[in-house]
Amino acid sequence: MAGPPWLHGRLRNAGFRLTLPREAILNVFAENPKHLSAEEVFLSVHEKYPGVGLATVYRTLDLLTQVGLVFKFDFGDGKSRYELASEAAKGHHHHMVCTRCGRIVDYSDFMEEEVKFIKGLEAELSKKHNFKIDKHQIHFYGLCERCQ
Amino acid sequence: MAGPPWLHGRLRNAGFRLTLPREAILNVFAENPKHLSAEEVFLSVHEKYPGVGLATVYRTLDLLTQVGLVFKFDFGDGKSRYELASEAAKGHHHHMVCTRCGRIVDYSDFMEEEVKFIKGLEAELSKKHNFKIDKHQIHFYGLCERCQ
DNA sequence: CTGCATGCAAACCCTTTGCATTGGG
DNA sequence: CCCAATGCAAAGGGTTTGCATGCAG
Repeated sequence: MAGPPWLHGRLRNAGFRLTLPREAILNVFAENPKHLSAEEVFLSVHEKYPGVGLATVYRTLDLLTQVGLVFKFDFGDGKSRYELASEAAKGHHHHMVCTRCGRIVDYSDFMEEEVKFIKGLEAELSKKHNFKIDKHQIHFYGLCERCQ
Repeated sequence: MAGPPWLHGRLRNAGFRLTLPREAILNVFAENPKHLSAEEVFLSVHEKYPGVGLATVYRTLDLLTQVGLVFKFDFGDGKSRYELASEAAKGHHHHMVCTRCGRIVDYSDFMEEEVKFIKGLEAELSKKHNFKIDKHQIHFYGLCERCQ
């Protein structure tokens, strides 16, 4: 496996080893960069590397989240979702969750105004409540086109 | 138990029975109207009514959520939180979650601008993506005053 | 070589469900 | 009276952990 150099550096710098499961998991995100559940990642990795266990997937997802390579989301359906941080940063977007079928629709419209607004809010809240904010999540819930 | 009349009507109208566990659970929220976990509700109810089981608490919380008497939140720590809808409506607020100690800080500052902004965003997103939005959640994550 | 990382399975935690019993309307 | 609602315990689903083994550095 080639292994993207940015990953190489990022992990090494943080004092972690570059292993096959870790590369495999990152590659899954690179191929399908959208809010994946741990099980989806596991199944995907499993196709090429049946030897990789589910526990390792969880441990790696946690590691990658801590290192900042992926973001972790919780849409309230009982399972966590993960997404490449670089992807999220490149095409910054938020999510709308269908409360009937569970489909997650991304949107990136109005992000400029939204980010501007949220940043301002963050600054004011941080100051007023002495709370060091480092991330936010905005989710909309409702019915998607198909379920209405 | 007295039992608030508004609850009485609300449940009856929806075709549900007014039972002791249901009143007891609503009373817990009335006394402590802040994002409670199912277990916290259970323990609270248990003090006065040891006969009420955890399963009933879950079933009731689900019922109350469906009827619209309480809101359900998920802050990503693995357990759902519930809050009186009337309370939330009266003193509309959002939450900041401490990623170290799990403390949840409410804020109600800037709500007017925030709600206005979000409503506008909802309207545009609904139209553009044909997604019928009926609720949103905005959470900020970071370090609370004590944990910094 | 050294010890971090892994695989496997068991443990965990929160939540849901099956079923006999209770009690509200 | 009848059926919704309950209590209890067992099952379920996602995630974490203990421990012996394996492999990156």
